[in-house]
Amino acid sequence: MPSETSFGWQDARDEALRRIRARDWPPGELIPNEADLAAEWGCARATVNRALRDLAEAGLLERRRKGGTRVVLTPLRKATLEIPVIRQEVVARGATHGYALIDRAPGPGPAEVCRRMGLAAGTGLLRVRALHLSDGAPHVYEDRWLNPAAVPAVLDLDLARVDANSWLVQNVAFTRGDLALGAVAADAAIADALRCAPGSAVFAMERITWTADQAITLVTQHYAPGYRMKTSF
Amino acid sequence: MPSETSFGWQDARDEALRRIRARDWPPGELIPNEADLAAEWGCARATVNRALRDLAEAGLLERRRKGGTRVVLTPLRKATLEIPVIRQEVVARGATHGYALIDRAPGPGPAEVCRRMGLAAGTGLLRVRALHLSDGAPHVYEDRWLNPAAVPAVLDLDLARVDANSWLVQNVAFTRGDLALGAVAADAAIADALRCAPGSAVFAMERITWTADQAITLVTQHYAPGYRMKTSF
DNA sequence: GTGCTTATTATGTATAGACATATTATCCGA
DNA sequence: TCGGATAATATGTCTATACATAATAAGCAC
Repeated sequence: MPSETSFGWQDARDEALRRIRARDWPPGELIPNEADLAAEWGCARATVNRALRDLAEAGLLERRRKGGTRVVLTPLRKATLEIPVIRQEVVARGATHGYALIDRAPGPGPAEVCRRMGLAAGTGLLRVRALHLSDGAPHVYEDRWLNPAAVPAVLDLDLARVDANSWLVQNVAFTRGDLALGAVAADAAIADALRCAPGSAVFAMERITWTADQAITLVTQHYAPGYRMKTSF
Repeated sequence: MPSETSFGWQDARDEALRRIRARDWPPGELIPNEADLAAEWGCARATVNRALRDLAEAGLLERRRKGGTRVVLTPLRKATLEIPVIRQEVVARGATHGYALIDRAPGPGPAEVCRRMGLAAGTGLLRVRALHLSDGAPHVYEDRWLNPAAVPAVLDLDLARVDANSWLVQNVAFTRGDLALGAVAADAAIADALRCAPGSAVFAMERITWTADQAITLVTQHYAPGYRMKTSF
């Protein structure tokens, strides 16, 4: 990027950011339009556009055609958290990843599970419970429901050798997902798998992934007590 | 956007996405360069550039100057979660927000807290414990350390009337923050505030916010049992 | 071959100009 | 005054062109 030569879009973004922070452009107020800013900063309107678009994506500005651009009243910050593929996450930490299948059971899904997956009650699903280890210690216990109608191949998968998590990521293209985070008290199954006391506070991440309105899988991953998911914003 | 008339950047993105999903462009492989795609799709290179840049930001493509663009091996999905301002979050749900200050205590911060905030051990901080209510029921218990050196005004704030969360968002421009999510067992203070049994599994969000290398606040928010933080990706 | 310099190449960015589109403001008639 | 048509306007996007930059490949001296 021409840093010395010209006023680039990052310079424009930084300057706009500075004005927002300095209350030079107060919260809730309109800021000058792109053409004026471009003239003031000596750059093209497209440059200003990109800068302001970037700040709008970050949640600091609100832009409307004809309405102009205004500073958002209460900047709702957004953090992006990477949805971990357990194996990768463990290996990336320099630890060794272990995996053990606990249970694999085809059969009709419970009403609640089918409902959440947008399926008729009693649809045939594949339930898989498994444990991920990090350096030999229990790390994540996952309880998963797979939809064979969406991914027939899972029925032939050797889930004792490959974990569903890794396999799905590499073999199924999903379009979107819903995610819920929370804390649960470890029940017997969880406590047993993670080798912690029943009732322990466990961090849980539930996901449903979809490919064009068809649910692929619903999974709840329970992390060993003490785990913290970190990110920045 | 000219939807019928010309091939816009969203069209380009969708087509690229289709090819990725269809394994038309297999994982790990190079894709044609921007100029070729522009020629193929009958649009300008800038249009292709914006489309591919968008997919790269989404984590589906990897781009390098001269190296070209390749499909990422294991698409690490990213979810963006909005960092809630409790009051807003409650009100947005249509519930009434309540707030009660539990404790306000200036004094030297514990060594661990100071260390995490990048301050010398024993620095004077302001500790604030408070409870947020949703429709009268305990919702979030927050335990906060404020750095008066960064925000002197907090010492004169009437924290019995305004909650630090809302006040900070509207009055202090921070540049970045670190965030950690986890589950903890409710200790006496938490259980008492949230009116739940001691030892209950509680969802906890810890944040440190910074403004140019100076820590503003370190806060841990404990959500009432059963709370789930939701988002999509 | 090793290490250096020099091309080559794909992406990154800036620009002016043009048109599209959403929204607001204005005007006018009933 | 109300409602609807119309003008005005700020952002959204596309284009063609140009140059910058990073990273690789090629060439070359030793």
